Amino acid sequence: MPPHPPAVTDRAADRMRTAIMEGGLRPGEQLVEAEWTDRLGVSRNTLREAFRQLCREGLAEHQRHCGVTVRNLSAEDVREIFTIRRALELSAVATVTTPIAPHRLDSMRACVAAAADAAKAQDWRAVGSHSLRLHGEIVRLIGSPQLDAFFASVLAQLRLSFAINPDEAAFQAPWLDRDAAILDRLAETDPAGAASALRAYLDDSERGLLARFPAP
Amino acid sequence: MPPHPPAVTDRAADRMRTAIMEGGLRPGEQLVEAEWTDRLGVSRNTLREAFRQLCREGLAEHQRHCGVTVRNLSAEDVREIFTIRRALELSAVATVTTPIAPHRLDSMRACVAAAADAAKAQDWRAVGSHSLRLHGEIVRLIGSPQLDAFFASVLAQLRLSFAINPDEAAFQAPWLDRDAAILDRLAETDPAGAASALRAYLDDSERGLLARFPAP
DNA sequence: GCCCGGTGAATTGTTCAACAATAATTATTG
DNA sequence: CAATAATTATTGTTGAACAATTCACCGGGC
Repeated sequence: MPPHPPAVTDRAADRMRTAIMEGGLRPGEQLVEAEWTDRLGVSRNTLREAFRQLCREGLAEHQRHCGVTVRNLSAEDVREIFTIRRALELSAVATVTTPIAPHRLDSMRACVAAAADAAKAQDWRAVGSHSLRLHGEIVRLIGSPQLDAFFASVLAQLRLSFAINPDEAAFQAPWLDRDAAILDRLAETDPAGAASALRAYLDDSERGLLARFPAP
Repeated sequence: MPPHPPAVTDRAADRMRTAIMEGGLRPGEQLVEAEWTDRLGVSRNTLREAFRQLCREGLAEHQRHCGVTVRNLSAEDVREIFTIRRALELSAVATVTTPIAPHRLDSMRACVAAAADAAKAQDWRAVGSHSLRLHGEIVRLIGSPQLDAFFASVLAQLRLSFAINPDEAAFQAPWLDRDAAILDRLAETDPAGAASALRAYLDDSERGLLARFPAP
């Protein structure tokens, strides 16, 4: 039997999280307590705890007496996300001095394959998600669950910034091949090659995302 | 005027955090809600939120229907902490390609000086805290507040493991000089030298901490 | 017309009390 | 003594209440 039925507060947080990710909520939009207690059918205390979870994950922001709003990333925030990505993903790649465990490679290849399928189906949102999942797998090479959890929340924030722009198609397509290339280098136990490909990838990706913000 | 009086829940979390850190609570000890609502004079809801904060920081653990306990680190946990330290601190050191900003250097030197003072005063707990503060400053070189917050919680977990052993004197003393040496290399903008010194430092420190656990 | 302060509604912060669900403990039975 | 049933303690969740704060609205003075 399952260890425990999932907690009510977790289910509430899940539903709000997907609501944010699916784009039903705009960045900066306020999350009013009364509204969501009705919609989710949970008590205010439980809901507030769910809010706190979202804030902890960087998907929402809280200001005392002013409530919770969907996080609205600034250019500075995007830069920080990529600073973190560079630090962690490059660290991870550097640890690949011996061949990667087969099951790890399989997980990574599955991400790329899923992204390719989604691209064929023109589901660009899914493409982005699967690509980010691959990069989560890369960080897993470091071998720390705590780091994985932290990085997952960082990637979730990045996905949030995807939601801003409408033309995801043009944005997502070119990156697929580069993901695959990085993975190939990793499979060949070529950390230096993977690192340089990854660094270029991150630089370009950051540039592309920052271009959408009004010039400073 | 100050932006806001601090939230009740934060003050409660603070008091419990120091209680844990000062060693008043042993690892594995259970934190009963009723007991702490009395001691802190806050409501159960507020207290539960404070509990969750501690869990998020890795200072406590939560199991559904079984309450919250003070985190009890295993050898595996210590290994993970050092895995994270290696990834982040070495990443940080690698970013030092241009001279470090003077105020940053000042903060770091202040940590070493404070640790030295504490050593003179035989306050070994303080020595450990200041040394860890230095390593927190190192990670700040990366330039990400989110990463800083995450790393701070990792260091707090490590401090928790210090609380286990009684003879902190023998443990803390030798590391002071090595901290200073690493800082010198950083001040000279010598990332490679700092990296190798830091790597050796972390390896030795991890070994020393793991030695206290029963052999596998 | 526009700035200014005050009034009141709406929202959030915190507490309290109750009940349900689960785990731990004790009592009971064979 | 072992296994099981009943009891108790603790946590999970809810609902309502009240305080504190923000915000929008409104009227008066310049």
